Amino acid sequence: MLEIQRIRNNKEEVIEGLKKRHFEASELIDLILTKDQEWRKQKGALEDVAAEMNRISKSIGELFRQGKKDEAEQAKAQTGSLKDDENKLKEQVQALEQEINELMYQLPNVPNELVKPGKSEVDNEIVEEQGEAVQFDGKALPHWEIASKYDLIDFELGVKVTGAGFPVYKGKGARLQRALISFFLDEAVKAGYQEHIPPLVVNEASGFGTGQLPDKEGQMYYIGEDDLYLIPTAEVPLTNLFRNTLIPQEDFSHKLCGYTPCFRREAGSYGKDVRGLNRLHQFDKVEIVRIEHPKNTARALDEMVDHVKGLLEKLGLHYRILRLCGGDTGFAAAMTYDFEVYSAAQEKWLEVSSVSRFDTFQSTRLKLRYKTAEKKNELCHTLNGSALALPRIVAALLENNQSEKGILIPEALIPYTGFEVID
RNA sequence: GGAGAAAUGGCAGAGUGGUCGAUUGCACUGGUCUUGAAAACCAGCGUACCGAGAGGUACCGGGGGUUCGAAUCCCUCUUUCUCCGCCA
Repeated sequence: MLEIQRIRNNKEEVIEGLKKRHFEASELIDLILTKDQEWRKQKGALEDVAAEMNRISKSIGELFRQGKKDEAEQAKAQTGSLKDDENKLKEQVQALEQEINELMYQLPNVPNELVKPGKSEVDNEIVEEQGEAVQFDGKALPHWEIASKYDLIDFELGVKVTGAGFPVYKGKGARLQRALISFFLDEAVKAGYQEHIPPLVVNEASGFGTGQLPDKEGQMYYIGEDDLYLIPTAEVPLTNLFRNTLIPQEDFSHKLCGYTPCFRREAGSYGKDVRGLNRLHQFDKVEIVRIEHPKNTARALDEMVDHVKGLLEKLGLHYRILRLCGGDTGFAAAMTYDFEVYSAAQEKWLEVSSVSRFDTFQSTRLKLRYKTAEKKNELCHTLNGSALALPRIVAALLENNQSEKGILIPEALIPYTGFEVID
């Protein structure tokens, strides 16, 4: 959520910034500011009445103490209409607050100055490309055929047990998953991120804190009986560890990581894109999260990008980095870098990581602040990124590393898999 | 799942209808004293919103109610603790 203060003071900057998303905000913002002005007026009136009520109440107490019962009763009588006014104003103020909030929720984050305008993924900038496409003599098999050939992943069994999008990993396929998780976690810990095992189910307040609610309600699995949500990413529980937190000093940097399964309903997806591991309802991911002083955010984002690059290079994957254009940048993010690996058999790029800075968009909702040297409370910045999401990494590894001898495991992963080849 | 107890400021812990936004202790910050430190003493020390400011309003686990007035009474939810049951 944007800060109302920012909209009051820098209305034009917000409107201009949101244009990069092709989001026309001026009408919405004018409406918000009108309601805000009305709110301030009513709120002031309400507080005046409340102050008057408080004053009378105190005097009644004083009169009773002095034994002046009659005068006290008289004073009581005059509060009646004041109380009506108070209740009426309170209703109006609350209604306005709700209206303003609902309007505020519709405003996405303002893109960073580096973000280029654009409508969709076709406008994303490729900022870097490393490695080159693997060449095959014959035809390369897609990963779902490899998975079945070596009995690594069983999609049909998953359908039987649960439904489409819930694969069952078996044998070396399961071991490869576990190896990747351990590898990613070890690398994150080496880079200074503290490992966490968070809950996989969160409450409504947490979903709201990181911005999944109310914007993307339909994306999450909802457990109605207990009013809880299955996490779509570890970002939600990890960032919410810091909900309602005041960090007592100005000099801080919290770096955390965690492996979790992620659950996404992916309502409306179908077709070729969902084949095999390309899009799942349940998948594994190691996430890195940072809570930073605003002055360190740019550097933190660069460090996270470098970390993900390091992982992909150790796995020997051909990858590229995109800076998303305004229109493709997620609702809550100010800037996002996507990482894509090249899938040799499918002959397309697969997104395997998304690294974003949110600035104060999440911390406003989270009430996550730090204390400045001048004893002021200021909002922290939050960032997060996948490091990495497993399924498409597995897809790329299987497809790119296929050979006559079988699937060759990258050097860096062998200590974790315990085998060098899948055959 | 059943029975009981509890939830107050960074922590501890008072407060059971009327100057209580909240006694006190510890911690913390500044000052005096000291060669320095400790001790002692003095002062300060929650958050949010509105306001140019003076100041005002709200907040004693969350929500609702009673009352002129609620930390205090009532309802409800949540969490924690103790006992019983069940269980990886």
